[in-house]
Amino acid sequence: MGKSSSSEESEVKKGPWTPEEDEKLVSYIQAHGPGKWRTLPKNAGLKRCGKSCRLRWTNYLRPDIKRGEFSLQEEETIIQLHRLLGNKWSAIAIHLPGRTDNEIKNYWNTHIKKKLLRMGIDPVTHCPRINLLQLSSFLTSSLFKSMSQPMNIPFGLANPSINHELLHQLNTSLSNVQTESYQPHQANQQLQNDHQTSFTGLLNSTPPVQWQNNGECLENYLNYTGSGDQSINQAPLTGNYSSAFNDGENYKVGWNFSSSMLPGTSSSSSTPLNSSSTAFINVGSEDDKESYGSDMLMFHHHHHHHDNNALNLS
DNA sequence: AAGGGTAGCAACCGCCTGTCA
DNA sequence: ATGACAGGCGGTTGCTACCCT
Repeated sequence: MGKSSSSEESEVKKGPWTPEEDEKLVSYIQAHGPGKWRTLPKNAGLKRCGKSCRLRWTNYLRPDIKRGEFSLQEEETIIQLHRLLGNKWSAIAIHLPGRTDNEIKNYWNTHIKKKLLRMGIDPVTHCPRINLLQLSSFLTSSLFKSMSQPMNIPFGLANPSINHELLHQLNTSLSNVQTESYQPHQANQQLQNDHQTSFTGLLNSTPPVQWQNNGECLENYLNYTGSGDQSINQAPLTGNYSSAFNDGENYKVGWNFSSSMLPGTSSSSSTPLNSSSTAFINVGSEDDKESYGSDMLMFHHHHHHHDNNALNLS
Protein backbone atom coordinates (compact mmCIF):
# COMPACT_ATOMS: atom_id res chain seq x y z
CA MET A 1 0.00 0.00 0.00
CA GLY A 2 2.87 2.35 0.63
CA LYS A 3 2.57 5.47 2.63
CA SER A 4 -0.79 7.10 2.90
CA SER A 5 -1.55 10.01 0.66
CA SER A 6 -1.35 13.53 1.94
CA SER A 7 -5.12 13.84 1.61
CA GLU A 8 -5.54 10.83 3.87
CA GLU A 9 -3.11 12.29 6.36
CA SER A 10 -4.96 15.55 6.50
CA GLU A 11 -8.26 13.79 7.02
CA VAL A 12 -10.00 14.24 10.29
CA LYS A 13 -9.29 11.39 12.61
CA LYS A 14 -12.10 9.44 14.22
CA GLY A 15 -12.40 6.73 16.77
CA PRO A 16 -10.84 6.29 20.18
CA TRP A 17 -8.47 8.92 21.44
CA THR A 18 -4.86 8.05 22.06
CA PRO A 19 -3.00 9.16 25.20
CA GLU A 20 -0.92 11.46 23.00
CA GLU A 21 -4.00 13.17 21.64
CA ASP A 22 -5.39 13.53 25.13
CA GLU A 23 -2.18 15.12 26.28
CA LYS A 24 -2.20 17.60 23.42
CA LEU A 25 -5.79 18.55 24.09
CA VAL A 26 -5.33 18.90 27.83
CA SER A 27 -2.19 20.96 27.61
CA TYR A 28 -3.74 23.25 25.03
CA ILE A 29 -6.86 23.81 27.09
CA GLN A 30 -4.78 24.36 30.21
CA ALA A 31 -2.96 27.10 28.37
CA HIS A 32 -5.82 28.67 26.46
CA GLY A 33 -8.97 27.48 28.11
CA PRO A 34 -11.83 25.56 26.50
CA GLY A 35 -13.89 26.97 23.67
CA LYS A 36 -13.23 28.04 20.10
CA TRP A 37 -13.62 24.39 19.29
CA ARG A 38 -13.49 24.85 15.57
CA THR A 39 -10.03 26.34 15.55
CA LEU A 40 -8.78 24.43 18.56
CA PRO A 41 -7.75 21.20 16.81
CA LYS A 42 -5.51 23.01 14.38
CA ASN A 43 -3.97 25.17 17.06
CA ALA A 44 -3.45 22.20 19.33
CA GLY A 45 -1.98 20.08 16.57
CA LEU A 46 -4.80 17.60 16.51
CA LYS A 47 -6.32 15.96 13.46
CA ARG A 48 -9.72 15.93 15.00
CA CYS A 49 -12.82 17.93 14.38
CA GLY A 50 -13.77 20.52 16.95
CA LYS A 51 -16.78 18.57 17.98
CA SER A 52 -14.72 15.54 18.79
CA CYS A 53 -12.35 17.67 20.89
CA ARG A 54 -15.18 19.26 22.80
CA LEU A 55 -16.77 15.90 23.48
CA ARG A 56 -13.50 14.39 24.60
CA TRP A 57 -12.91 17.27 26.95
CA THR A 58 -16.39 17.54 28.43
CA ASN A 59 -16.99 13.82 28.78
CA TYR A 60 -13.60 12.53 29.73
CA LEU A 61 -10.69 14.88 30.21
CA ARG A 62 -12.28 17.64 32.24
CA PRO A 63 -10.63 17.64 35.67
CA ASP A 64 -13.85 17.82 37.67
CA ILE A 65 -15.32 14.62 36.31
CA LYS A 66 -16.33 12.06 38.87
CA ARG A 67 -15.45 8.52 38.00
CA GLY A 68 -16.58 5.16 39.20
CA GLU A 69 -19.82 3.58 40.26
CA PHE A 70 -22.95 5.59 40.67
CA SER A 71 -24.07 5.70 44.26
CA LEU A 72 -27.57 4.73 45.28
CA GLN A 73 -28.20 8.36 46.02
CA GLU A 74 -27.14 9.34 42.51
CA GLU A 75 -29.26 6.58 41.03
CA GLU A 76 -32.28 7.71 42.96
CA THR A 77 -31.69 11.27 41.83
CA ILE A 78 -31.50 10.20 38.21
CA ILE A 79 -34.73 8.26 38.44
CA GLN A 80 -36.55 11.10 40.12
CA LEU A 81 -35.30 13.65 37.64
CA HIS A 82 -35.97 11.42 34.67
CA ARG A 83 -39.50 10.95 35.84
CA LEU A 84 -39.92 14.69 35.79
CA LEU A 85 -37.79 15.65 32.82
CA GLY A 86 -37.69 12.64 30.53
CA ASN A 87 -34.54 12.10 28.49
CA LYS A 88 -33.18 15.54 29.24
CA TRP A 89 -29.78 14.22 30.15
CA SER A 90 -28.05 17.53 30.28
CA ALA A 91 -30.72 18.90 32.58
CA ILE A 92 -30.37 15.85 34.78
CA ALA A 93 -26.60 16.15 34.75
CA ILE A 94 -26.81 19.62 36.25
CA HIS A 95 -27.99 18.04 39.49
CA LEU A 96 -25.25 15.44 39.57
CA PRO A 97 -21.94 17.21 40.03
CA GLY A 98 -19.10 15.55 38.22
CA ARG A 99 -21.33 13.41 36.06
CA THR A 100 -21.77 14.11 32.38
CA ASP A 101 -24.96 13.86 30.42
CA ASN A 102 -23.40 11.13 28.32
CA GLU A 103 -22.47 9.11 31.36
CA ILE A 104 -25.92 9.48 32.85
CA LYS A 105 -27.51 8.54 29.57
CA ASN A 106 -25.36 5.44 29.34
CA TYR A 107 -26.04 4.50 32.93
CA TRP A 108 -29.73 4.91 32.37
CA ASN A 109 -29.75 2.76 29.27
CA THR A 110 -27.55 0.02 30.64
CA HIS A 111 -28.57 -0.16 34.28
CA ILE A 112 -31.54 1.81 35.46
CA LYS A 113 -33.82 1.03 32.56
CA LYS A 114 -33.34 -2.67 33.04
CA LYS A 115 -33.73 -2.39 36.75
CA LEU A 116 -37.05 -0.63 36.37
CA LEU A 117 -38.21 -3.15 33.82
CA ARG A 118 -37.33 -5.95 36.20
CA MET A 119 -39.47 -4.25 38.79
CA GLY A 120 -42.33 -4.05 36.34
CA ILE A 121 -42.05 -0.33 35.95
CA ASP A 122 -42.11 1.27 32.57
CA PRO A 123 -38.91 3.32 32.29
CA VAL A 124 -40.61 5.73 29.94
CA THR A 125 -43.66 6.56 31.97
CA HIS A 126 -42.45 5.38 35.37
CA CYS A 127 -45.74 3.62 35.81
CA PRO A 128 -46.31 -0.08 36.36
CA ARG A 129 -46.41 -1.90 33.12
CA ILE A 130 -48.46 -4.84 32.03
CA ASN A 131 -47.64 -7.34 29.39
CA LEU A 132 -50.32 -7.14 26.74
CA LEU A 133 -50.47 -10.84 26.12
CA GLN A 134 -50.71 -11.66 29.78
CA LEU A 135 -53.32 -9.02 30.27
CA SER A 136 -55.31 -10.08 27.27
CA SER A 137 -55.47 -13.70 28.31
CA PHE A 138 -56.17 -12.73 31.86
CA LEU A 139 -59.04 -10.50 30.91
CA THR A 140 -60.50 -12.98 28.50
CA SER A 141 -60.42 -15.81 30.98
CA SER A 142 -61.59 -13.63 33.81
CA LEU A 143 -64.47 -12.14 31.97
CA PHE A 144 -65.68 -15.41 30.56
CA LYS A 145 -65.36 -16.92 33.94
CA SER A 146 -67.35 -14.11 35.41
CA MET A 147 -70.21 -14.85 33.07
CA SER A 148 -70.52 -18.40 34.27
CA GLN A 149 -69.74 -17.67 37.86
CA PRO A 150 -71.28 -14.39 38.75
CA MET A 151 -70.55 -14.80 42.42
CA ASN A 152 -66.84 -15.23 41.97
CA ILE A 153 -65.63 -12.70 39.53
CA PRO A 154 -62.90 -10.21 39.11
CA PHE A 155 -63.54 -6.55 39.50
CA GLY A 156 -66.77 -7.30 41.35
CA LEU A 157 -68.66 -7.32 38.08
CA ALA A 158 -71.68 -9.49 38.49
CA ASN A 159 -73.93 -8.58 35.63
CA PRO A 160 -73.25 -10.74 32.59
CA SER A 161 -74.85 -8.30 30.23
CA ILE A 162 -72.51 -5.65 31.40
CA ASN A 163 -69.66 -8.03 30.95
CA HIS A 164 -70.54 -8.52 27.35
CA GLU A 165 -70.32 -4.81 26.92
CA LEU A 166 -67.14 -4.66 28.87
CA LEU A 167 -65.65 -7.40 26.83
CA HIS A 168 -66.55 -5.61 23.68
CA GLN A 169 -65.05 -2.44 25.02
CA LEU A 170 -61.92 -4.25 26.03
CA ASN A 171 -61.57 -5.78 22.63
CA THR A 172 -61.99 -2.41 21.04
CA SER A 173 -59.51 -0.90 23.39
CA LEU A 174 -57.02 -3.65 22.78
CA SER A 175 -57.36 -3.14 19.07
CA ASN A 176 -56.85 0.54 19.46
CA VAL A 177 -53.87 0.01 21.65
CA GLN A 178 -52.25 -2.04 18.98
CA THR A 179 -52.72 0.55 16.32
CA GLU A 180 -52.50 3.89 18.01
CA SER A 181 -49.49 5.51 19.41
CA TYR A 182 -49.92 7.03 22.76
CA GLN A 183 -50.78 10.69 23.02
CA PRO A 184 -50.72 11.89 26.57
CA HIS A 185 -52.90 14.88 25.93
CA GLN A 186 -55.45 12.82 24.12
CA ALA A 187 -55.43 10.31 26.89
CA ASN A 188 -55.90 13.04 29.40
CA GLN A 189 -58.74 14.42 27.37
CA GLN A 190 -60.29 11.05 27.24
CA LEU A 191 -60.04 10.70 30.95
CA GLN A 192 -61.64 14.01 31.47
CA ASN A 193 -64.42 13.38 29.00
CA ASP A 194 -65.15 9.84 29.87
CA HIS A 195 -66.93 9.47 33.14
CA GLN A 196 -67.55 5.84 32.59
CA THR A 197 -64.90 3.28 32.08
CA SER A 198 -61.90 4.08 30.02
CA PHE A 199 -59.10 1.83 29.01
CA THR A 200 -56.18 3.75 27.82
CA GLY A 201 -53.42 2.16 25.86
CA LEU A 202 -49.85 3.05 26.40
CA LEU A 203 -47.78 2.15 23.47
CA ASN A 204 -44.55 3.26 21.96
CA SER A 205 -44.74 6.45 23.90
CA THR A 206 -41.91 8.82 23.48
CA PRO A 207 -41.37 10.55 26.78
CA PRO A 208 -43.01 13.88 26.36
CA VAL A 209 -40.94 16.72 27.62
CA GLN A 210 -43.97 18.66 28.63
CA TRP A 211 -45.38 15.74 30.49
CA GLN A 212 -44.39 17.21 33.77
CA ASN A 213 -47.25 15.83 35.81
CA ASN A 214 -46.11 12.38 35.00
CA GLY A 215 -44.08 12.59 38.13
CA GLU A 216 -47.17 11.89 40.14
CA CYS A 217 -47.97 8.75 38.32
CA LEU A 218 -45.80 6.27 40.08
CA GLU A 219 -46.65 7.38 43.57
CA ASN A 220 -50.32 7.20 42.83
CA TYR A 221 -49.99 3.76 41.43
CA LEU A 222 -47.89 2.59 44.25
CA ASN A 223 -49.75 4.16 47.07
CA TYR A 224 -53.30 4.69 46.09
CA THR A 225 -55.46 1.70 46.65
CA GLY A 226 -58.68 3.32 47.62
CA SER A 227 -61.30 4.86 45.44
CA GLY A 228 -61.74 8.18 47.07
CA ASP A 229 -61.52 11.51 45.43
CA GLN A 230 -58.51 12.11 43.31
CA SER A 231 -58.37 14.75 40.71
CA ILE A 232 -57.40 13.50 37.33
CA ASN A 233 -55.75 16.79 36.77
CA GLN A 234 -53.36 15.91 39.48
CA ALA A 235 -52.12 12.92 37.61
CA PRO A 236 -53.33 12.88 34.07
CA LEU A 237 -52.65 9.26 33.37
CA THR A 238 -53.49 7.72 36.63
CA GLY A 239 -56.60 5.78 37.25
CA ASN A 240 -58.31 6.04 40.55
CA TYR A 241 -58.23 2.41 41.33
CA SER A 242 -54.84 1.20 40.48
CA SER A 243 -52.25 -0.11 42.76
CA ALA A 244 -49.08 -2.02 42.42
CA PHE A 245 -46.71 -3.66 44.76
CA ASN A 246 -43.70 -5.81 44.84
CA ASP A 247 -44.10 -8.98 46.81
CA GLY A 248 -40.38 -9.54 46.87
CA GLU A 249 -40.22 -11.81 43.90
CA ASN A 250 -42.69 -10.43 41.44
CA TYR A 251 -44.17 -7.12 40.70
CA LYS A 252 -47.90 -7.03 40.73
CA VAL A 253 -50.37 -4.59 39.39
CA GLY A 254 -53.95 -4.55 40.38
CA TRP A 255 -57.14 -2.65 40.22
CA ASN A 256 -59.15 -1.72 43.20
CA PHE A 257 -62.62 -0.98 42.11
CA SER A 258 -65.07 0.74 44.29
CA SER A 259 -67.80 -1.81 44.63
CA SER A 260 -70.48 0.77 44.98
CA MET A 261 -69.60 2.03 41.56
CA LEU A 262 -69.87 -1.27 39.85
CA PRO A 263 -72.90 -2.83 38.25
CA GLY A 264 -74.29 -5.84 39.93
CA THR A 265 -73.17 -4.69 43.29
CA SER A 266 -76.18 -4.58 45.44
CA SER A 267 -77.19 -1.09 46.32
CA SER A 268 -78.40 -2.49 49.60
CA SER A 269 -74.92 -3.50 50.47
CA SER A 270 -74.36 0.11 51.36
CA THR A 271 -70.79 -0.33 50.44
CA PRO A 272 -68.92 2.87 51.04
CA LEU A 273 -66.85 4.37 48.31
CA ASN A 274 -63.64 3.29 49.85
CA SER A 275 -64.55 -0.32 49.66
CA SER A 276 -63.05 -2.11 46.76
CA SER A 277 -62.48 -5.36 45.04
CA THR A 278 -59.14 -6.09 43.63
CA ALA A 279 -57.75 -8.10 40.79
CA PHE A 280 -54.08 -8.56 40.32
CA ILE A 281 -52.01 -9.54 37.40
CA ASN A 282 -48.55 -10.72 37.95
CA VAL A 283 -46.35 -8.85 35.58
CA GLY A 284 -42.97 -9.51 37.04
CA SER A 285 -40.27 -12.09 36.66
CA GLU A 286 -40.03 -11.84 32.96
CA ASP A 287 -36.83 -11.49 31.11
CA ASP A 288 -35.87 -8.05 30.21
CA LYS A 289 -36.63 -7.72 26.60
CA GLU A 290 -36.31 -4.31 25.10
CA SER A 291 -39.65 -4.73 23.45
CA TYR A 292 -41.59 -3.32 26.31
CA GLY A 293 -42.87 -0.53 24.16
CA SER A 294 -44.72 -2.69 21.75
CA ASP A 295 -46.65 -5.01 23.93
CA MET A 296 -47.43 -2.91 26.87
CA LEU A 297 -50.79 -1.88 27.93
CA MET A 298 -51.82 0.27 30.77
CA PHE A 299 -55.34 0.11 31.92
CA HIS A 300 -57.09 2.90 33.61
CA HIS A 301 -60.42 2.28 35.06
CA HIS A 302 -61.87 5.66 35.50
CA HIS A 303 -64.98 7.09 36.99
CA HIS A 304 -66.30 10.19 38.57
CA HIS A 305 -66.14 10.22 42.26
CA HIS A 306 -69.45 11.96 42.50
CA ASP A 307 -71.21 9.65 40.12
CA ASN A 308 -73.05 7.19 42.27
CA ASN A 309 -74.90 5.55 39.43
CA ALA A 310 -73.98 2.20 38.16
CA LEU A 311 -71.97 2.18 35.00
CA ASN A 312 -74.09 2.94 32.04
CA LEU A 313 -72.57 1.12 29.17
CA SER A 314 -75.51 1.07 26.84
C1' DA B 1 -9.70 -23.62 24.79
C1' DA B 2 -12.50 -21.35 21.66
C1' DG B 3 -15.97 -18.85 19.77
C1' DG B 4 -20.45 -16.86 19.88
C1' DG B 5 -23.29 -13.70 22.39
C1' DT B 6 -23.90 -9.75 25.19
C1' DA B 7 -23.21 -5.65 28.16
C1' DG B 8 -21.04 -1.45 28.84
C1' DC B 9 -19.39 2.68 27.33
C1' DA B 10 -16.81 6.04 24.46
C1' DA B 11 -17.50 8.37 20.49
C1' DC B 12 -20.04 9.79 16.42
C1' DC B 13 -23.92 11.77 13.85
C1' DG B 14 -27.55 14.67 12.75
C1' DC B 15 -30.45 18.02 14.25
C1' DC B 16 -31.63 22.07 16.94
C1' DT B 17 -30.90 26.53 19.06
C1' DG B 18 -28.73 30.77 20.12
C1' DT B 19 -25.80 34.44 18.68
C1' DC B 20 -23.90 37.74 15.81
C1' DA B 21 -22.87 40.30 11.78
C1' DA C 1 -34.83 39.85 8.72
C1' DT C 2 -31.73 36.43 7.66
C1' DG C 3 -27.98 33.47 6.97
C1' DA C 4 -23.71 31.55 8.78
C1' DC C 5 -21.63 29.51 12.44
C1' DA C 6 -20.59 27.54 17.06
C1' DG C 7 -22.08 24.94 20.60
C1' DG C 8 -25.18 21.73 22.68
C1' DC C 9 -28.20 17.80 22.87
C1' DG C 10 -30.11 13.19 22.39
C1' DG C 11 -30.09 9.01 19.74
C1' DT C 12 -27.28 5.63 17.89
C1' DT C 13 -23.21 3.00 16.69
C1' DG C 14 -19.30 0.24 17.11
C1' DC C 15 -15.52 -1.49 19.76
C1' DT C 16 -13.97 -4.24 23.53
C1' DA C 17 -14.06 -6.93 27.52
C1' DC C 18 -16.45 -10.30 29.69
C1' DC C 19 -19.50 -14.33 30.11
C1' DC C 20 -21.32 -18.63 28.91
C1' DT C 21 -21.59 -22.91 26.61
